[in-house]
Amino acid sequence: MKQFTKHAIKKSLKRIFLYRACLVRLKTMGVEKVFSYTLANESGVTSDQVRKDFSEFNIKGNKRGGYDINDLLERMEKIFHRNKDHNIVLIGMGNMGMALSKYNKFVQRNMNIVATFDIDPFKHKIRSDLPIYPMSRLKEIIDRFRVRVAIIAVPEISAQEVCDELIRNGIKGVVNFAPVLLKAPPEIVINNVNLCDELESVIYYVHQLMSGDGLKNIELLYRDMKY
Amino acid sequence: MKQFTKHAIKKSLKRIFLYRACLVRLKTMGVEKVFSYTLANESGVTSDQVRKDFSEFNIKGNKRGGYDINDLLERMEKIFHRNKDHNIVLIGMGNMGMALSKYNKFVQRNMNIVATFDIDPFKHKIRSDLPIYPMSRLKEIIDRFRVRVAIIAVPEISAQEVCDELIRNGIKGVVNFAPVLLKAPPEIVINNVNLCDELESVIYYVHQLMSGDGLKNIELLYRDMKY
DNA sequence: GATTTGATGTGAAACAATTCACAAAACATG
DNA sequence: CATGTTTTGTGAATTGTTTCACATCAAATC
Repeated sequence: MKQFTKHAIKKSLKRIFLYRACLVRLKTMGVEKVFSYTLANESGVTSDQVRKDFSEFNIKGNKRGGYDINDLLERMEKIFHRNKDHNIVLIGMGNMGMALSKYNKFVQRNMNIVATFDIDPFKHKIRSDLPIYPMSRLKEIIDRFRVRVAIIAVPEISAQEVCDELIRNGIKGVVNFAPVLLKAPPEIVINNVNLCDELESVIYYVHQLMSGDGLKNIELLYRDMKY
Repeated sequence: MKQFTKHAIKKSLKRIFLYRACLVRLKTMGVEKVFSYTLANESGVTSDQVRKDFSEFNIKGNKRGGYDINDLLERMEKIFHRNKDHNIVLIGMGNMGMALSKYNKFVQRNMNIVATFDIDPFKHKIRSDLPIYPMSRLKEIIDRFRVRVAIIAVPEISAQEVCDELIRNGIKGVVNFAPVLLKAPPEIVINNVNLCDELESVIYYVHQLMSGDGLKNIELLYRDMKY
């Protein structure tokens, strides 16, 4: 059987996120330039890898002089389209939705949750700083704020239904915190974040390491098992 | 420079999570057996891939008969050590920590948050169903409940410090929700979940798809960009 | 300004993951 | 019970990713 899709998220792109996180930290520490091996050390990859990744995204440094952190960050802003503001809607104001609506790092990175939605918009109104709308006003808000990306934090039973509704109203990308795999047309970007799986995979590797018999599979782990 | 580590989380293992999610759903729909291509269709990979993955984990089916869903799920339980109970501690009872402490899916998968910790254990006591302890009682609780895995949901400024403290007290695996890359010895399993990155990567791909110029990199996306 | 040094950038080589292709097994059918 | 059909399981081929190795350049030093 022929696979429907090509190319999931590229590993090199995931590492660009990693590099940026390190660069931001180095910058706050007053560092102004890095060498490929500095960044490599910080992020737990090889210096070759850093240079290859940069080369893929056409990021150039100075021979012998390394890379200027401000240049790098600016370049990465462009890669991630962070020069613009991004309006986001959040569906589901249960425990997780409420926590996400108060997560101030989104704003710091130009991602603004402009509105939240819930089937029962009055339930938590007091505890929320953001407006909570009923689902019936979805289209209106999405159009007004030109929203293209949504966060789903509803119970698993209604996640697919909500997702379909979002797509009908023009949403192109979804981060889904409900523990179900969403189905959507291929032109829609879906990122399922499954908290149980994240925890379970840690338990899996801890067992492997402690029992020792699985070492053929892992040998050594870095500070983030995803890289 | 030689890289410090070999082998991050295996892609095949990540797909096993995916298969299980699909199998659970199929089971609730009354399905009892699957063929490699059934499961492939459900999970958006190829049937070859499914069989290769099963082969890697020594999962056998019946020639012509496909796979029995109950068998498969049982086999996967063993892979993930889900036959046993796992005691977890949660550090940080801010918005995110509070939401995680109320997330009932963990319990359904035999992962029990036995205690939570906060520098200010009285702050939210009323709203929490779980005991909130001061950090000074970390060792006592970890030892009593034989905890090996922790969830970090503290502000980024204290995340590394908390992580070090956890490792000193016997924790072997960490899921970290603070937006920093944690450093830890190689024998410790760390899974950094960065909410901003999850959202940003969706924005990135939505832009790629809409502008069309990046299609050389992605072509088509499935329902989850991670696979 | 010639020479040494230390870094980048990138083809080539090695390694890993995926897809292909088909033998082997199990069931159905006549 | 022989034959045809369907599906698994897995080596072989292909494709993708990482590592190696070194030419190239820019600065530092003599």
